[in-house]
Parts: sequence; structure tokens; C-alpha cells
Amino acid sequence: MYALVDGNNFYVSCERVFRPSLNGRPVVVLSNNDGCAIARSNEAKSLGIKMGAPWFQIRHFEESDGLVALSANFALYGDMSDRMMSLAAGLGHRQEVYSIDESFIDLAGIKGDMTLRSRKVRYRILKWIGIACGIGIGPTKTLAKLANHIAKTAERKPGSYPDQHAQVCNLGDLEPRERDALMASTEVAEVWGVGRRIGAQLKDAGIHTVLDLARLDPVMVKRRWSVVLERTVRELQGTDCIGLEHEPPAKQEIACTRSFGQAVMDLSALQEAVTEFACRAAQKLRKQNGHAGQVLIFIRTSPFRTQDLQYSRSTVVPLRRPSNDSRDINQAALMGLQAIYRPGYRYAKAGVMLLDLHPADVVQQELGLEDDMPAPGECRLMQALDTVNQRFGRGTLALASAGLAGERRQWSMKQERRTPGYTTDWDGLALVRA
DNA sequence: TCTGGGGTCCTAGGACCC
DNA sequence: TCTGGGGTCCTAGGACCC
Repeated sequence: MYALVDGNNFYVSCERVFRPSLNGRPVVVLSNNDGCAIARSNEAKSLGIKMGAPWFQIRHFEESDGLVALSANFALYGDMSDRMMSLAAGLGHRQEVYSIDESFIDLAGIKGDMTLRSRKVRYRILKWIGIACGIGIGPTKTLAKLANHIAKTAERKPGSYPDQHAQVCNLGDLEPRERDALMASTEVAEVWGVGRRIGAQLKDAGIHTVLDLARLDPVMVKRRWSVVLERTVRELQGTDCIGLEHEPPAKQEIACTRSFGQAVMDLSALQEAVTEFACRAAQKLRKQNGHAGQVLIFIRTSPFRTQDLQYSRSTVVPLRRPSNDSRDINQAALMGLQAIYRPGYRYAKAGVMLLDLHPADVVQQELGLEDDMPAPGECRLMQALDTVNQRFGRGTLALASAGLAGERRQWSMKQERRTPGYTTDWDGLALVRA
């Protein structure tokens, strides 16, 4: 049996902990560059604001309905997430942190009433952290996800499901008939693993509800769709096919990509941006103690600006020897940029990706390159770089081609509605007046 | 004026090998 | 007239997730 614990409207809930005046009001959290809504309060959902809605299309709700929009504050959300996860872990013996606001817990070996136990954990998270969660329980991860959806929907829209399933829904406890009834009143598109495309195809085939999908023959599903959907069907039927990830596996690729605050045309500005992305990616790579064999770099114009001439290109630059040194990776990224840059375009986004990753302790033996082997001091240089930036803040030490951090850089992100780092920055601590 | 970022897995098709 | 079979590896693209 698995439980899925998922924070409600997570980013908005984090902001509300430190600004209770936002309770009861429509609130959205915006993506980087204050581009589009990536989290919505229930009140914002009721206004009809969709996930991913561009800010300029919904900002009229500020005037008409008192909508509050905040720039994403990922340092705050990450810290609140850690606190929530450590309490959620108390539900069972093993936990898989699946995303910033969700974790699966393996309930094997836990005695007693799981529903009651979950209600207690949910209450504790609400009291101690200030975040409301939904908890779903089921014999497979896909069913736990479904239960979680029912728990949250039953709370948000009374009458959509029987009230007893609000906040905590335990599919493992139900008679088959009750379980089928819940599945029959849930749309197939809500199933984990069924997205827009497959959802539409299923509807065309007359499969409208979760129950319709669960009753299909897995062999037919594999033939007509894919092994991925086959696995989903089996999971809905109660066969555990996915299992819990114990250790987070090492990344197979590492990316750092950004849209710019405003269009960029110069090569020199792109070089600054690419240097910063390359160094951030290299730092992530060192953190997982890996080496990259290849560096991919891309630049592109904005596909939304149809009046602009469009250009989008990427290139992969192999490294002479696998590395995690910011200088090697940046050098490759800048070479790639030089190769694909064309003047005259309004660039909107660029990115660096590290590919062909393997653990740093697996070193390819080579002939005749002894002179090239990095001296011990060079590894220490990267360690020192990371330590200084960890302690004194990102960007304290950087490569010169990243430009001068003090200057307001043309390509920097727009974040006009950023809240303080309430839990991660001394200067951001909330003041309490007696 | 203004539309995010970071991942994973699967499949099809081409190149190449014997 | 008639042109094999079986396999691997790589890449690009699609679909999905939060």
C-alpha cells in the first residue's frame, strides 16, 4: 500500500504562511520573468484562471477581483518543502520525494487504521508547517495518485465525491463496488500518465472515465497505444508496476535554461548569459559528483512573437575529456554559441545542457596525455568556488566572461513581485509586533 | 509590451555490422 | 523474373510529469 502526500496549491500556501492577509483572496504565483501562472489559490481557480495562463492575459483580475500575483520565490518553497517532507515521512518506513510538493510513502509493515494515521499526519503538517495537504492511499502509486485527486477535489468542490473522502481518501479500504463508483465519476484525463494527447485519443475511442480505462485489456492497450499506457492500466487494476525509488538516481542530463527579461541581439550579451548557465550547470554536476562528456547549447527567438523573424538552433560540443570544471564546460558552451549565433535576431531564450554523464570516479584511461592531466590544485579551485558561493551567495565568485554581477544585465530575469526569503535569509525574517 | 524550467521514458528510423 | 536476416547503437521527436 502506498500513500501520496501532496501540498494543496503549494506555492500559494507557502506565501500565505507568512502573509495571512492573502487567505481568502485570489492569489497566483508567477513563473520566472513573471511570465505565467504556475500556482493558483482555490479562489483564483474559481475565477477561471488556468494553469500556465500568461500574466498579461489575466492581470485585469487585479482590478476586478483583487487578484494578487507574486513572483516565484523558490528558495522559500524549497525550504518549506523540506519541512513538510520530514513530517510526511512519519507515515511509513520509506519515502520517495517525487516533486517539491509531493511524496510517496510505502505503508508496508505499518499496523492499524491507515486513514486515521493519515489524518493525524495531515493535521500535524497543517499545525507545524502551516500547509494543508491531501493524502491518497492505494495499492499502487497510480491508485494512490487517484485517491489523492479525489481527496483534494472532494474538499475543494463539495458534492463532487462523498464527503468522507475529503482531505484523506483510502481506496484500499473500500468495497470494490464503492471503488468502482469513484472511478466511474472521475474523468480519464485525471489519471497519472494520461496527458492531453492520450486523453483525447481515449475519449475518441469511447473511454471516458477511469473505470472505462481500468477495464481495458492491457495487451490490447499495449498494441494500440504503448507499453507506458499498458503499465498505467495494470496499475489501475491493482498490479504494482512502478515501485518506490529508494535513492534518488543520479541525473542523466543537467540543464540550465532561461528566458530573458527582454530580447537580446548582441553576441556579447549572449556570451554572458551562456557563461552563467554553463557555470550553474557545472556546479550541479559537481554536486552529484559527475563528469559530462558533451555540452549542448541552444539559442532561440520567441515563438510567440510571430511578427519577428524566427531562429532556433542547438549544437552538441564533445569535451576532449569528460569534465565537471566550469572552465572546460564554459569553453565548450561558448564555442558552440559562436557556431550557431546569427546576428539580426531578437533572441528570447538560451540554455546549456550537460549530456553523457557518468560518475567522476570512473576515469577513462588514455595514452600520452599525462601533461594534460589536471593538477590536484585545479580540482581544489572548483571546490573553493563552490564553497565561497555556498557561503556568501550565488555569483560571489564567477568566471570573467559572465560579465560584472554589479551591473543590471540586459538579459536578467524580471521578478517584480518577489516576497522575502522568510526562512532562508536573516534579512527576510518576519517581524512580530506585540 | 507581456507566454517557465527541468526532467524521464519510449519509439521509429537510419547507419552500420556480420 | 528473381536481391536475406538478425542484431546493435545512435538520434530526433513525441509524450508525459510537476
